[in-house]
Amino acid sequence: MARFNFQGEPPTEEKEDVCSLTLAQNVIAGRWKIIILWYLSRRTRRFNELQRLLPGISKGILTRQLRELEEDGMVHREVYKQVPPKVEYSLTQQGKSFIPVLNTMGEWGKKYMEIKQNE
Amino acid sequence: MARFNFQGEPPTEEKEDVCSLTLAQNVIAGRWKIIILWYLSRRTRRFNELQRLLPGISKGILTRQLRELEEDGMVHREVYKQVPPKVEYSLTQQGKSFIPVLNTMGEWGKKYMEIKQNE
DNA sequence: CGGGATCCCAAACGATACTG
DNA sequence: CAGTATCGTTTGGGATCCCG
Repeated sequence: MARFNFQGEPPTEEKEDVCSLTLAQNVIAGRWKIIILWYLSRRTRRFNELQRLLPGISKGILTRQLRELEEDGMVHREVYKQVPPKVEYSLTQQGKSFIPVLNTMGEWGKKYMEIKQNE
Repeated sequence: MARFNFQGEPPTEEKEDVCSLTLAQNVIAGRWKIIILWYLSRRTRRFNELQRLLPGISKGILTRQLRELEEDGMVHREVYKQVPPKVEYSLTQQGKSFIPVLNTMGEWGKKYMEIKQNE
């Protein structure tokens, strides 16, 4: 059954899509977040490990991106009370549910790279 | 056959993933780009139409985001030489190949929204 | 109608020094 | 080791005005 929209008013379904995409956009906004999520999708990582994996990132900004991902419920932070300190970062259930997005995005990126190289 | 990596050196495969994800990150970086791509995925849109769909965006910034998407080969800009001017934006083939990412991201966002509401 | 040009501001990023 | 605190810089977004 066709759906009519007077004056091009957007249907509710579209609004929902826009809303959820905006939400996703907010969560992954940040220069390093997608890559951080991807590294954590492979295994748990320590702070220093992440810093080594992310070339050129400073401790301050890495801390902030991780804190924001934590606030958004994507990342779990496990502190081991010992000296020297040890902190491990991993994906929460919600963070893990984001992995399909990373995969789709990665596949797209690969094709995109090939095309760019053949230009 | 197992793969050995001395001192945790990342395998080539991982580097490729990181590289392609970084590429994707660069393309979608920008507050409105994901939403713009999504609106264009549904149909061709005129400039003013996009501005109405994106609440609060100014002409200047909308122009810039569209130009960047154009430079990245995601969006096609069709100018009709007439008065008053008419410009239509649509997805290129490469832009269309990004739709699966938008879909996956949208699905994730919907689940994420439900969870947040039940908290 | 679809911009371009300019200015301004806030946020994001980054470098450095210090700390338990 | 894993931060915090501070500061400086850069980038991006937004507002405004002008134009063909």
